[in-house]
Amino acid sequence: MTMSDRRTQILDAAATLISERGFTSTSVDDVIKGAKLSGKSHFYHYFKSKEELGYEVLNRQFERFAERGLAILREPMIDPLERLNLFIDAVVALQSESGGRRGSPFGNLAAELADAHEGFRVRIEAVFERWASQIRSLLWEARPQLHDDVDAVRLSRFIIAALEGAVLMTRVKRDLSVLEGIAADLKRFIAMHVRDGAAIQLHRNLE
Amino acid sequence: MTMSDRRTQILDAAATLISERGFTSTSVDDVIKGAKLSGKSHFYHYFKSKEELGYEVLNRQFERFAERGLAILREPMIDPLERLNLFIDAVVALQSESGGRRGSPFGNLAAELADAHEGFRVRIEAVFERWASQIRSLLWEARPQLHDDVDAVRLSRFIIAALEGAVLMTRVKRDLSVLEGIAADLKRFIAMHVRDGAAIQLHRNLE
DNA sequence: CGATATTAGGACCGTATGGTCCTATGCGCA
DNA sequence: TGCGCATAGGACCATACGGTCCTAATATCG
Repeated sequence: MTMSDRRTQILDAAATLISERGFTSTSVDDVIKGAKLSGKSHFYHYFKSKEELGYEVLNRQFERFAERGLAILREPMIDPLERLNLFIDAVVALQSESGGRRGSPFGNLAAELADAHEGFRVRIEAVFERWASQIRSLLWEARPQLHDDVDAVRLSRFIIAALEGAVLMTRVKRDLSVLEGIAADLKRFIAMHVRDGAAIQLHRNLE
Repeated sequence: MTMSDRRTQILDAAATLISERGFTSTSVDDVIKGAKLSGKSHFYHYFKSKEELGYEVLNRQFERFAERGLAILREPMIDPLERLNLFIDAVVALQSESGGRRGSPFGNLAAELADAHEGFRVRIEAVFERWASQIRSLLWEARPQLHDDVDAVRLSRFIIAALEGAVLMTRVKRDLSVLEGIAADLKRFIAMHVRDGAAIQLHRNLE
């Protein structure tokens, strides 16, 4: 097994544990058990500290999210606003994969560490910014279909906040339909920004 | 100093620490220092465990929120939809008191403990439910001004999710204007549910 | 006064934490 | 053959954790 295979194995185990119990409550020993390593030194052979492990897990979670979620926002053959709806569906789908239990990996870490750990805060901020910028690009692309006064920065933040809040509530209530309902409402909110006459069939789909 | 004074003192210190660093990262010794107690036994004279302390802190945070935030939803002399807007303003104001750093005490605990600690999860769920039910009552009261197809359960959840998500993002970005922008958008979303012709002056205020 | 409860303070315990160090075994590659 | 690296595994460390126990001083109140 190569160096990077082992690292991947450790990162996967850590990602699962962290998304289940949080970063603070996940011990290095837990990760070692999860990744079936022989001992502490084996772990520290691959990562110089638990903190660095956390950073890399965050990066991997974002890359996974970028591939399986954000990528939809860039599909060139689909109408931009339709893509936005598909993206929201994808967030719901990703959440339902874990039975609605595990939350957004970013929201979790954000709530846990934003105030307590500046290193994580900065990295999570960067994640949200990259996410927001993808939505802003899409809104720019959809500009002809949108009202003139649509503020892409604000709208992109609203979409992210609504989704993160929805994921949080879904975890607390252990009920995926919470997320589904909020996702549907969010689509209606976005449709509200569509210029009269544009994308009428889209609008009708949501009613 | 009476028994309950001391308890209050401890609860206040614990509330501050927990909202700053989370429950897991707040040790009993930290609370003892914060409340200027003489030692561990002094603390355990008032609370049987750290867990119980956490539960009581959560209760107090909710009561405080109920007094300073939710109470607005029940003001009898103000138009219900106006009250909803005032409530949203109040959430922004409460957040800005801590310089936008400390998040919603419920959202924090929810993200940290919902998956890991069933006792907290249930209590946080109850908090959200009480919050949602207040909004539902208000929406019921505002029924004549709203479209017939407004789903009060769904809309109340959306409002809470948007606010919780907004508070989370605000903490991560350390920028209160994030919350302000989302709050404004949320008001527009609510206004979207208002029946044509009703509450026109309200609608115009938001533009 | 004496009795009772609160306050104070420290010693202590078992367990877990992140992290270091050391030794020994395999295994591929020059 | 021998060098170097991945694997394995354990001992160990300082610190911190939640929690218990014990004793002594101080108030309160009959």
